[in-house]
Amino acid sequence: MIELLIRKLAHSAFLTEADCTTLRQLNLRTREVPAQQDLIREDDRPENVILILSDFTSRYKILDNGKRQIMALLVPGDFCDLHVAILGQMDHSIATLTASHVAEIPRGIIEDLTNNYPSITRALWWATLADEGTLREWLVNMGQRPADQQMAHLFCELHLRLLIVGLAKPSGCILPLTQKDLGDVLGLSGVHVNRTLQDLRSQDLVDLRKKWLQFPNLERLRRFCGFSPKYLHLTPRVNDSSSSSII
Amino acid sequence: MIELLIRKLAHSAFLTEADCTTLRQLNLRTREVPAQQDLIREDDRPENVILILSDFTSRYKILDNGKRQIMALLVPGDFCDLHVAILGQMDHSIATLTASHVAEIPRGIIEDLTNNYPSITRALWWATLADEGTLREWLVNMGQRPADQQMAHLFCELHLRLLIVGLAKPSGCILPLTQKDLGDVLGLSGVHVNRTLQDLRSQDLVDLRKKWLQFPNLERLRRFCGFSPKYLHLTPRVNDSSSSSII
DNA sequence: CGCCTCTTTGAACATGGTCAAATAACGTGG
DNA sequence: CCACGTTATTTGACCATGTTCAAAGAGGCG
Repeated sequence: MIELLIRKLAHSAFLTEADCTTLRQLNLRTREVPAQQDLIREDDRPENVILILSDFTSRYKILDNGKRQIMALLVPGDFCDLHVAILGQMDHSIATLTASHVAEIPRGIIEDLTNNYPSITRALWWATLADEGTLREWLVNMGQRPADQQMAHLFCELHLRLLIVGLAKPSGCILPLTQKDLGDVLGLSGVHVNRTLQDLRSQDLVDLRKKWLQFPNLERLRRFCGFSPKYLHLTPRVNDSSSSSII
Repeated sequence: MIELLIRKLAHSAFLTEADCTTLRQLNLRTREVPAQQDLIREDDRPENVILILSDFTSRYKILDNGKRQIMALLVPGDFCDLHVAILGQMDHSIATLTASHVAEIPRGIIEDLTNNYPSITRALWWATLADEGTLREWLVNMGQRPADQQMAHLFCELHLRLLIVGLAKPSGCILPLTQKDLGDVLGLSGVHVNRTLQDLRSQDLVDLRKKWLQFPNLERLRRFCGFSPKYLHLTPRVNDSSSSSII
């Protein structure tokens, strides 16, 4: 299942064929984690690097007043904590939203990669810098877009990120979040998420049912929310008919 | 004025005495930039790395609807675009808010540093990862805190960041932003910023006048907004009586 | 002084939040 | 397959926070 990671890093424009082979030779210990379980807690100094293999995981913080803000959604192919070693300790927690499969990569392996494979190293840094770009876009989203566009924008982003790793169809993708979770992503109440979803459906922009997001007209949806994927810094791959055209 | 940068990187816990000497030997070309001027534009592929030496600079995006979101405030000692080389091109713009002094560091010098000075390299990566932590905290701030606490939290952060580089007093700091700018940082309208400031003043928490932020009672302000500086990842320096105690 | 920008104020409005209850969907054990 | 408890979704009514628009006042700077 390292293929997920390879598919993602392929979009960094740094990965060579040899790198792919190197990565395929890693043998990963996979484990399944139940829903709502912390993978990493604030103040931890994680020994291993965690790679998400299935389902969705969230970076979050909980405030004194009990409110939770989700600061990132991690999808398959994403790392939890690639570079915490430099920072020392986590300033937030990471938890599964649904039951998930993850791989634990000993930090030594990452260090070996970064010591001996410069292009893999650059690809890994690309991944964290692209995460930072995503974070900035989320801030724009929360600060300046009304709830319906904000939500549509999030959907467009997730759809594309899943498409990259081969986990979405052009017409839709999975979305295994409750409406409350979505609210904590968007900074909206659960109730308002519900109403906004109905609103989007009535405009025939998205249809979310049974954890499946369906886009009747992706182009219209993207125009509606002003989605432009530049901030994800994806380099279209050659030989990839499925996703390159849609970026 | 490289001292600013050194003071900041000293908090990364990576910088050695020798590193400081190395950095002091760089000779920087300084230039003054007028207010409201773009230093870097979206889609640029900057040749030089820009280091802020005075005043405040902003990362921002402007949406189709004309709204501007400021995604980061850069204070003296901060870099604009340290690692864009990996991403290829900018996904946002950077502009001065007031007239500022900046240094342009040729990318070659940075590459030389990262090739030959591992601890400086780690310190530079620490700086970008800490920026990412700040961005996450801003998201929490916008998503979950009411306007007054949100604004107070921003002030606490700026105060501490300026303290680190020796540009703030324990009781206050400069804040060279208009209320409209502040609104674009916080995702609030200029009018509401005005009212929130009055509210904070009436609670004797902060007093902003003539671009100077005064904190009658810093401890109370921090409690009010739940400020905890962990996300800035500052390692208290030894021999630094001015700021270490206040972190 | 005069111009320009920034701040301040008021009033009407819009968006989204809260609370509470009803309904629907889901998962488990029998 | 059904019955049950649990969790998630949906609805309504009311409330709070923040926005918009317009205009007046203050401050800065030539």
